[in-house]
Amino acid sequence: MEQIRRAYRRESEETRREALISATQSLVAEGGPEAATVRAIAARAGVTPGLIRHYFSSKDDLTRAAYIALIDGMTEKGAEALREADDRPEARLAAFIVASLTPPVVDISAVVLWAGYMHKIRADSELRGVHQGGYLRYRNTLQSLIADLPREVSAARLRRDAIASNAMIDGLWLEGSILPDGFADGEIVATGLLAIGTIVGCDLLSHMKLAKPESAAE
Amino acid sequence: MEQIRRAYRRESEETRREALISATQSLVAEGGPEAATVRAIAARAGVTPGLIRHYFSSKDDLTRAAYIALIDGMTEKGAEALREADDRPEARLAAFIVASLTPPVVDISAVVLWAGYMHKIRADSELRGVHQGGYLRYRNTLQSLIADLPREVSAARLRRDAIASNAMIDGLWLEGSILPDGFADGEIVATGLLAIGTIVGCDLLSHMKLAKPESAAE
DNA sequence: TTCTCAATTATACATGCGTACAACAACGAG
DNA sequence: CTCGTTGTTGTACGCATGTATAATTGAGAA
Repeated sequence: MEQIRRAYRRESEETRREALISATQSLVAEGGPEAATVRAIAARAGVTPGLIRHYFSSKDDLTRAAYIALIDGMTEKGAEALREADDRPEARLAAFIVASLTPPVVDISAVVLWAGYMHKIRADSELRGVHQGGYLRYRNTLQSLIADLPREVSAARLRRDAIASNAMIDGLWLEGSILPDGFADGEIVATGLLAIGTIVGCDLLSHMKLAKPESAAE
Repeated sequence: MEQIRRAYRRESEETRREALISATQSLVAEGGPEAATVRAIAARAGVTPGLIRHYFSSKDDLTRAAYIALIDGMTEKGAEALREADDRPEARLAAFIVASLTPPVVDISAVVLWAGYMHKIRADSELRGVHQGGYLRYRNTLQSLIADLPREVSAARLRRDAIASNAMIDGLWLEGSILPDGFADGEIVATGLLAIGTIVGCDLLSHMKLAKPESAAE
């Protein structure tokens, strides 16, 4: 009997690493950390299990890369929204909040993926650093957006407002993702804009632009 | 060679179930879901692995029981604080918030434990029901506390304030637990009281009582 | 075309997992 | 004191996991 080997193509290191990281993330998002086995990851990435160890020194190494990619992606989402926003301070803050409180950020898979790495943040000091860096970067962006608002406040008040606004976004992100049926359309976004607006003393709701222009085409 | 069996004591069903659930929770809290194997759980509970299947039909059954116990415990913490609080509305709301934003609720192990069950909430409809029930119970408590405040607002505003306050507590719970070194002592609690106070239009900070009377003895 | 090298596959291995079940012994009933 | 119930132990089984490594083969270099 003939031993036939499966055909394959050689790909660049970048392509393969991205495919493996993406496969890991989607598996964790769908079935939790235990679903992301080397065999399942390889199958989803379209390669055989052995290849993982050619690009990552261990499964743990791949896991770490996948977490770093997740944090980078989440950070990027808000920055993207800011680039497209106009230059009125209220509108910029509102756009940032809207981007953080609508899909694909608000999504049960995103929360499951994020939660799946939770215990590794505690055990692995490098991942803890990545988490902390991502959190502080996000909060600092938020703080500078708040600082640009037309009002005069102390540094302590500014810090407090940024922490509170960040917490409000995180909490609404969780609840809106995990319990999507519990809220009316747009209720999460509206609640976030209203609450953060109250905290920082500005009307953000009227500065809200529709997040997805293409949704008007329905 | 003699085959010696390890000595043991017979215990009540309740004792054993509680021990196994508690062992499961602490293992998940420390090392994530993958650390909670039947062998590890049995060892921590002081029994042999076989006994698990005598009290739970499967490991999944035990996992489910552990999650339900977690949700019940978290719900209970706030109710306990309310029983000890005095009867001024602002003080009651403040006490509830303080209890939710101080240890042992704010704790990295609690977050890791909670996050460890995240993906099961999605896959298991019974657990989803438990989660939803726990969340709504908590938010309704919060809403009735807010409703008792000396102010007149619409039902829609009341609901919105409750959702926002809940999100604020959740977000601060996460951040204070995961990044304890990032905040000064009491900063999380003070931020929560101040922000929720602003949202509902009351001064909660001045109604705050020290959470732990025994901490004054240091 | 032929050669060369490393990207990729395929196979094997030790370990740990959840489960099943028969044997044992603690302890209350009589 | 003896017996019977059943809580508890110990062992075994099949399977999946992460890892190691030899064998192949795609694709650019000469």
